[in-house]
Amino acid sequence: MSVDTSDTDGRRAKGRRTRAQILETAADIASVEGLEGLTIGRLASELAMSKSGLFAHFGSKEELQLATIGAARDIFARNVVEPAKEAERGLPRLEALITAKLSYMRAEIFAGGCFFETVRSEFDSREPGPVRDAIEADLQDWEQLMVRAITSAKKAGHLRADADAEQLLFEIDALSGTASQRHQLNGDASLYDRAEAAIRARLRAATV
Amino acid sequence: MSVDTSDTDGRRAKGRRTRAQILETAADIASVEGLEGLTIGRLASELAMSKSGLFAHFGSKEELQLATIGAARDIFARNVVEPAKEAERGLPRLEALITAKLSYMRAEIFAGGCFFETVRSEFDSREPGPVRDAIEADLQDWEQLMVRAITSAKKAGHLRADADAEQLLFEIDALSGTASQRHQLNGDASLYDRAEAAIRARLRAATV
DNA sequence: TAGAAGTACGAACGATCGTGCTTTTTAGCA
DNA sequence: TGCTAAAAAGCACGATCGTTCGTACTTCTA
Repeated sequence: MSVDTSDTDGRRAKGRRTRAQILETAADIASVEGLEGLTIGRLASELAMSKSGLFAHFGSKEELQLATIGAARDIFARNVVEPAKEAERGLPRLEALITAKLSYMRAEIFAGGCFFETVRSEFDSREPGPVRDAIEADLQDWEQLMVRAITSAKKAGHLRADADAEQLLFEIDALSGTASQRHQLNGDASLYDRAEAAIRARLRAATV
Repeated sequence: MSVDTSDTDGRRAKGRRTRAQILETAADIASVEGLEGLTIGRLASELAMSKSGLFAHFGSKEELQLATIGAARDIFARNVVEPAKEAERGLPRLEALITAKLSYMRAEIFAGGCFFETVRSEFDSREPGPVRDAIEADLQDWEQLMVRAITSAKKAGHLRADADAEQLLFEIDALSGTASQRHQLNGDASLYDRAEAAIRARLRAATV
C-alpha cells in the first residue's frame, strides 16, 4: 500500500536529491508522452546529465517507470486527496474531492494534464506487467476513495439511499477525465465548466 | 472531404487488393497500439511480407498513417453513421446514432475498441502535423453530425428548446468514450450498460 | 587521513526504427 | 507467348532505443 521508498540502504543525500529531481521531470514528461514515450535519453538531456548516470539510479527502465508512478501518486495525493480531507464527511467531502480534482486538472500541475489520465489511456490495450499493475492499483485506490465518500453521503442522508455509487462514480470520472483529455487536444478550457455543470446536475438529481 | 483513393494512375488489381489488406490490418493494430505504435516491421511480419515491399505502397510512414485513418473512417461510417441514417429525423435519429456507436464499440469491430478513441488520446498532447489534423477533422465531422441531430430534435419538438447541444454532445461522448476506454483496460463489458443508462437518463431530462 | 562506497560519465553493444537503393518476381496486355 | 511496368523482396544506412562496462570524481566514515 504505502509506496514509501524505504530502502535507505545505500543512498546518500546527493543521490536522493537528484533522484527526486529526476522523478519530478519524469512525471511531467510522462504526463505528456506517456510512460513509453518517457525515454531515458530525452530525460537525461532535459536534466543535462548523462544517460548512463541517470540510468544507474534505477537499473532498468521498468524501475524508472514504477518510481515515476509513485512520484506522480504523491503529487496527486498532495494536491487532491489531502486538501479534500478537511471537508466534513458526507456530501461536502465528496464535493470537495470533485472540485479539488477539477482545479488540479485546470491548474495543469503536470505538463500534460492529469498524469493518470494519460497513462490510463496508454495502457488500456497494452501488455500486462508490473507497470500496468501499479497504474491499476492507483486508479482503484482513487475509485475506492470516491465510492466511500458517496456511500458516506448516502448514510448521512445527503444523497438518496437508492443511488448507485459505482454508477455515480463512473459518470463523475468520465466527465472530468474527458474534460482533461479534450483540453489537452484542443486547448479549450471551457470543457471543465461543461464537466462541472454536468456533475453538479447529476449530483442534484441524486440528492434527497 | 471524400477520401476516395482516386489516383488510379499506376495501380494494378493486385496492388489495390494488398493495399486494402494492409490498411485493414493497420487499422486493427493502430486501434490497440496507436498510430506511432503501428510499426512498419510489425505490420509487415503480421502480413507475412517484407518491410520494403509494404513500405513501397505508401512511401512514408506518415502516408501510411493517413491512409490508415482514412480506412478507419470508412469502417466507422459503414458501421455507425450509415445504419443510423435510416431512422427518422429528430430524436429517433439521435438515439439511433448513440445506440449504433455503442453497439459498434461493444462488437469490437476494431481489435482495440474504438479506433478514434485510441488515436484521440494518443495525439492529445503530441506534436501537430498532418496526422493530427486528419484525426481532428474526422472527430469534428462526428461532432458536427451529432450537433445537427440534436438541433434537429429540438426543432422537431422532441427535445427542450433550451437544451444546450454542445453540452449534451460533450456528455454523451464522454460517457460512451470512457466506457470503451475502460472496457479495454479491465475487460468489464458492463460499463457500456452504465454509459447507456446515464445517457438515457440525460436525454430524458432534456425531453419536453 | 586513508579507504570504501556512492555518484556520474563516456563509449559501445545489439536491436529496432523509418527509409533509401537495387534487383528479382509477377501480373496483365499486345 | 513475350514484353513491360507494377509489385515485392533484399540489403544497407543512420538514428535512437535500453542496457552494460570500465573508469573517474566525490562524499562519508573508520
